[in-house]
Amino acid sequence: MAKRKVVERQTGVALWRQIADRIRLAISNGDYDAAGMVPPETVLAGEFGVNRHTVRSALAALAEEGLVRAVQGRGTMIERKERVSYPISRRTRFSQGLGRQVKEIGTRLLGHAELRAFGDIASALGIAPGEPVIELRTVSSGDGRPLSVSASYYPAARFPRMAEEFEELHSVTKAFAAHGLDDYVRVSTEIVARHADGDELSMLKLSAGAIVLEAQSVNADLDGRPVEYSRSCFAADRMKLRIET
Amino acid sequence: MAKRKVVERQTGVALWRQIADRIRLAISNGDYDAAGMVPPETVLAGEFGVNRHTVRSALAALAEEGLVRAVQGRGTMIERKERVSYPISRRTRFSQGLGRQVKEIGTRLLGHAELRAFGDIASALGIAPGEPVIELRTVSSGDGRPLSVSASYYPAARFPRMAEEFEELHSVTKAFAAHGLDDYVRVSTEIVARHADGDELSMLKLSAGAIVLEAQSVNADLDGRPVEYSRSCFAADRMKLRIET
DNA sequence: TACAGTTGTCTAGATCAATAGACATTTGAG
DNA sequence: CTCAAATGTCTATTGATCTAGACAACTGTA
Repeated sequence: MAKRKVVERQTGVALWRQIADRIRLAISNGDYDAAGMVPPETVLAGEFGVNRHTVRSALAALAEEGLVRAVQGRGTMIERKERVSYPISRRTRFSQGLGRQVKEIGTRLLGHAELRAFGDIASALGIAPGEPVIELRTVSSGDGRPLSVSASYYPAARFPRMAEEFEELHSVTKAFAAHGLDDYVRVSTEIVARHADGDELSMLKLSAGAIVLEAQSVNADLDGRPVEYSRSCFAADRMKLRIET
Repeated sequence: MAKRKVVERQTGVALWRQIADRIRLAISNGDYDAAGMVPPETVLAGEFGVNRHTVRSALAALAEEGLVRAVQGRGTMIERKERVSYPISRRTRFSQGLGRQVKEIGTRLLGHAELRAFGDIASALGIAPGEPVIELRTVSSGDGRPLSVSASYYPAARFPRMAEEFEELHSVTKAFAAHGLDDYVRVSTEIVARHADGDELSMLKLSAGAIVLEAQSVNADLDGRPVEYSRSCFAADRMKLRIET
């Protein structure tokens, strides 16, 4: 393993943060599974070509995230390594897909509003600009860790009670059913990756420089009429997306 | 627009880099389309609550990327804003999908090797650990800008001349055809986002702290036997992935 | 031409990030 | 118990980042 791992200087990203990101990745790749612990600080410092204190800053950040735990005299143990896999298919349903990967799933409604659709929202839902839509803002978590924040939009003409039904039923699928829509399918998904903004950092409990996977998706009824447009931001270091075709 | 935009201090990511990322995102969202230019430095400094010099560092980084160009006396103009959209469907073919979005597509073979499959590679291809596979390493670019780097694996027993055929034909689809395989479909794709490592930074010509979208995919013949396993890393600030179901 | 608005440059000081070295403390193995 | 190996803590120094202020240079408009 004596291979020299590259970190770059004077790029606006502190060395300790670059190293923390690399170690986090190595953990989730299973590179350290044999021992169940991270290599000693002096070894890591040698591999990355930095001072031991710099490695310590990186490990302190990972300990803060709850990913590792350092024990004096023994070493730094890995506490948690998995990424939750989120499936995307024609029949994507949030809670079903996570299934056995997390014991307890929570979706919390942050707020809702009725507003007029323009731009992206109107064109994705196939309605005229200015038509009313219902907006739901939610945050979802698995076993207590926040996984995603979403903003979803529904044509108000067809689903007038979306916010109230969701608040009561805690499920988009059931809220649709309450409006007489029994089935729907996903017609498109666009995925980008970017740095999290301030709101996302705090809602997903991320540290600055963290990455989100943003999925913009459209669901439609079986006649092809769009019923939902949503933008979901997943904490990239906790999730992967699985495309099923 | 007087809204205060949050940047966080003491997180290991320099303020100028956080601000550069936010401005890049705003440009690609079209927030500044009306004027075709970025707001004045003093305005940005006010919005982000930092010194004007800090904003200047951010703009200098974006100018380095070729995204903006500052003109003394006038302002800072936007030079480029689009993200290339890469479609993922059952029939994903690299060059077809990019189609009209880029004028000129180049795929360059970085190298090839024959090695024994273990772990991910063996299980994805459904072959016994230790069986030989052909590895192709490629970098693809659109209109001169690198878009992705890939490592692809093919069972050597079935596709022994993969490297040579690809080198000659410059196309995976044609190289398959040369082995008697006329059609194949994508059976699964997994997507993660993470910070680029040193090799990716240099091959994709990114600046440190940049993000890659990594797609791990399996293609199979029409009988369902896997024929290709590949890991592609896309420069996240130049690409989005479009899932078609 | 005059002027407001913008980017470019310079200096100085404060704070953060990284290096270097020394030594303490804890753990597990022999 | 003894020792090697690991993490924890402290001090000091250097370079990068950020702030602050002042002023120069350029552009488009009145």
